Amino acid sequence: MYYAACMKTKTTRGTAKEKILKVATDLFYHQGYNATGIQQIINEAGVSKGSFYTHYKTKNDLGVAYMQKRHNDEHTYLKQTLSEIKDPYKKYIQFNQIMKKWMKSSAYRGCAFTNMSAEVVDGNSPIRKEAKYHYEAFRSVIRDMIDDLLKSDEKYKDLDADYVADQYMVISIGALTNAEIYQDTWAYDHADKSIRKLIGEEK
Amino acid sequence: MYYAACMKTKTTRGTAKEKILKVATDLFYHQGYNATGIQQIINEAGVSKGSFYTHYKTKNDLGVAYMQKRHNDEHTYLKQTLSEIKDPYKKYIQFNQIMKKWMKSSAYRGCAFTNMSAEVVDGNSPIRKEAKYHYEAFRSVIRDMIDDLLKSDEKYKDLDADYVADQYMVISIGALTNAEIYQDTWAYDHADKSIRKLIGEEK
DNA sequence: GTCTATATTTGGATAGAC
DNA sequence: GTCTATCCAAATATAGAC
Repeated sequence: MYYAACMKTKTTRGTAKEKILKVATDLFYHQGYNATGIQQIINEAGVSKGSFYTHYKTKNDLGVAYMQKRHNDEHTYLKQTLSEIKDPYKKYIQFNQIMKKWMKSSAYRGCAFTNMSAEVVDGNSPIRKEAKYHYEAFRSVIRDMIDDLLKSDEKYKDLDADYVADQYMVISIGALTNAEIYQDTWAYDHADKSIRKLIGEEK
Repeated sequence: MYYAACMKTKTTRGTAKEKILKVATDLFYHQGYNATGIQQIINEAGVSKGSFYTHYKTKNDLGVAYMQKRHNDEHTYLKQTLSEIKDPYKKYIQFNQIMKKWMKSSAYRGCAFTNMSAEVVDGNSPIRKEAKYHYEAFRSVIRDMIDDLLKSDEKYKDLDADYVADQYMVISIGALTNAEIYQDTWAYDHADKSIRKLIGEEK
């Protein structure tokens, strides 16, 4: 059993289906998908095996639901947090710091969708399609943020929003992956310098 | 069974231990660590279970050996390929293209060490330590390459080799991770622009 | 919908003959 | 060192009572 620290509290509120998904989301992320069995999920959710299979036809179905829940939770959190920063330039710089904080608070377990993709090799499977969908949404959040920045000042007129956005995304994912490997945030601090270079600063 | 396409040829040469490691290296990478059982490994290697456990005390030991073999193979390939490019600037630009080609030829399965880290959550485990070791070696290859570049021309005199190297690494890992998710190389093409910005080009 | 009990396969690992 | 046979726990999933 890998995941001792978070086993203390069994979920008690919500319907059986909700409890299962909540527990599974936690376990799949922190312990891995293949390393987490149905037995452990129902134990911690406090439901029976029969009840589990009433709500989820297969473990794979639960895996898809997990991806969707992670996407909704992360996307909502990110949009909400960003919306609190009004100044486009501040937002551009702060985005990387938000990701850094979030990674730290997630115990450096990295990206749920990348981790899942490492375990589910079929790129056309429903799970992998959810992962791609999440990445597209993430990309879109960055793109919107950069659109606002480039419109905010004449000095950015020669920059291409699509290019800058995709480069920002590559850097952000790179920092995230490095953080998971090193269990450290140094990559985010280097990313700070890189994203400034993207818009012509720190030559 | 996820991995039908590569099951055609059973390994026949080498000692039992070598055959096991060769097959396992292939399966762990393309199919995943937890998704690959001992049974499949010994079937494809053409050895018995008893023989397997003579050479590897546990599956985890084989996982560590897998990490070490992947590291040696990748490191050797990268050093060799880079050594064929004499001009420091060409090398700096080509490095990213080498990674792109390699990722394409690996069917976009991404980084063996990141994938493994997604499955083995204990950051202090022997497997994770091998992953970190590999990343440090990769970082060092990039650092050497950039050292040569910065020494090659006066115009780079204001750049800090460590900073540029780490930023290059973040971008390279980011492109790799994106390639795995998207099963596509677009991120490498955007990385090309970013790494030029790191050394003051493409302002 | 939820439960207990069970089916079935596969997992990693060992014992002992040759 | 290599093999066959076996052990035991855990995996996913189902049947049927309440």
